[in-house]
Amino acid sequence: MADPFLTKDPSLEDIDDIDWTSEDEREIEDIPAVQAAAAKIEASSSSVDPCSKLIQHFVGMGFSRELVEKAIEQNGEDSESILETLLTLSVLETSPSEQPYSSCPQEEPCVNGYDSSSGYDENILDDFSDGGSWSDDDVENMVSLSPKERTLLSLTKMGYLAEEASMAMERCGPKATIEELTDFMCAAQMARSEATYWEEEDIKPKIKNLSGENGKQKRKMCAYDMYRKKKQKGIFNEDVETIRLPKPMVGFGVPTEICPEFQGRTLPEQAIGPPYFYYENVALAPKGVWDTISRFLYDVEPEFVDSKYFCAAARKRGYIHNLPVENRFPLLPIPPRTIHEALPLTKKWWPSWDTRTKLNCLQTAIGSARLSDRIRKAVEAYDGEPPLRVQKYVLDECRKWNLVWVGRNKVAPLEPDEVEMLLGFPKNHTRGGGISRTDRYKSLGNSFQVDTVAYHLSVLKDLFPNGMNVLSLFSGIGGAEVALHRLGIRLKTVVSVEKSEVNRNIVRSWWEQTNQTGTLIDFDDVQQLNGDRIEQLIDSVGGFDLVIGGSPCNNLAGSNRVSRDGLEGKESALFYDYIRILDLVKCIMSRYQ
DNA sequence: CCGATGATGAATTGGACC
DNA sequence: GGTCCAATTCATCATCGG
Repeated sequence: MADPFLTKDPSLEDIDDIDWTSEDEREIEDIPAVQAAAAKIEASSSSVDPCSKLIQHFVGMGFSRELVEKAIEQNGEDSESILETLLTLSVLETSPSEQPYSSCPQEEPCVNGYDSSSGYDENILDDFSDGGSWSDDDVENMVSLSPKERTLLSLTKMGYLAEEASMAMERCGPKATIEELTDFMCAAQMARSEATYWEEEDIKPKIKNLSGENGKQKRKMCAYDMYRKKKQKGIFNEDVETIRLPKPMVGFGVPTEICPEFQGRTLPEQAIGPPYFYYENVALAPKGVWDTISRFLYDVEPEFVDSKYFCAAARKRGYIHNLPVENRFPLLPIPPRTIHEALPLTKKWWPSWDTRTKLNCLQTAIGSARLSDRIRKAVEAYDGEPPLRVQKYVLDECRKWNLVWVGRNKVAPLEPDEVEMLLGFPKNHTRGGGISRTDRYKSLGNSFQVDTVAYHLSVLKDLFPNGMNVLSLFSGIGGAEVALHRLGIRLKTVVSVEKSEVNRNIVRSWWEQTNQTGTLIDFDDVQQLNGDRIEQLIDSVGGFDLVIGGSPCNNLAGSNRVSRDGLEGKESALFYDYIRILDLVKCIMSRYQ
């Protein structure tokens, strides 16, 4: 057990001590704080006029107040056209010495002249370390600000958006240096930049001087150009860009349904491996979330699949991956796909007026005993069929809580082992090892549906006949590992990151029970996977073949009444660690070619 | 402290209809 | 277009008993 990776790096101690909770609360207030600070510096005004909010909005994005006012004057209050004008004006007017980055729409600052093959963290920083990017006037004003505000202001002055800078500070912790913060945002930008070359000759001379002096021929298109191109093509006009869910939700095809008219897909050049990657999250996320996820994952189109085509329970999920999609095959045996087949004992008690054949999504909590009892009493009050009103009440509750009929007039929630079976895990996968029943439901509810994921991963079997090295992020109870194992793919090395100790124990004991010939290395925290650590891992195992994971959906899921905050939510923001790590792996792997 | 329990809606989408 | 209705949803939190 002398595994070098299990020893804790002392330099990480500080990170563990951070109080994330209090930081999270503060973050919300920081954005207006920066906006106000920026406004204070750019000009003094009485913020009473109706445009002030609009002005602050754009000032917060890094545009000067003068420019914003000019743009509003020209366009009225239509923020879309204001933005366009601002982008045009800022490109035309910005002098390179003052603002090396130009501000871009949405949260996309541009990095010109950045080449992903030229290493990860050296070249950007040099442009700023001299501190000469802003005037003395501003520095004077900054004295009155808190250290955090000062950092944020510095970053926005560099051309980063307040939102992005704030997120970086959240992710990197309050002790992070400017260098670390720009590093983090650099990773994000790499994910977003596209491998498109200059095509529009007319812009070229105007933006050329923004690109720095290291004269790369191949140059990433900055977001401004993407914006212009899309606008020209007319794709960008409305919110046409928002991703829609397919109907039926079968992605690029499922084994059980006839899925006509699919002619393969072409991946964006940036997305092509190595490594292969596979990302998962809930399909029904708040508006715009999947657009953002897709944009960060090289603009790969999500594959939305409902697991009701694989098992007896629905599970609507989006998957973004760069795997081949031809010649997939399902796990055998094909699992039962109706409630009666999956839970034969319920058939005897199932009333004819309950027309369900599939269960709804298996979640993290189950229905209460009191509810089951209320339903029993409601149904018991009648001989034969209850009136329609009662039927509707009972059915609504049964659907909401996934209750099944287990006796005369008796409904009950699913047992943990039934959930395991429905999700494609071996029976008792989550049982024992000190985990409570409640936590079993929770861990299972947060997991993959194994058959669905395995179907997508099945193409790897022929590609890696000798086995694979897998980096599994947010592993949970090991859905990815179980899927690969059941496909008969040898797991050479699995590096697994999972915060929950009981989950890690579940995967560990599954690993030991399934006669694995490879090595399982697990980590507690994604923060431990920094560039050095990943490089070290890649060195020792010989590179990762697959980076797989589904980041937390807490703040995206519809069941969350309390904190459905979107991708920037406390847990769901860990998505940015997924892309950070994927980018690092991609970067390091490209050097090994 | 741990584990179980029950109360707590909104966001989003799609379809029917006007 | 708009408006209503129906269906669905990898959850969080305070509380209580052991």
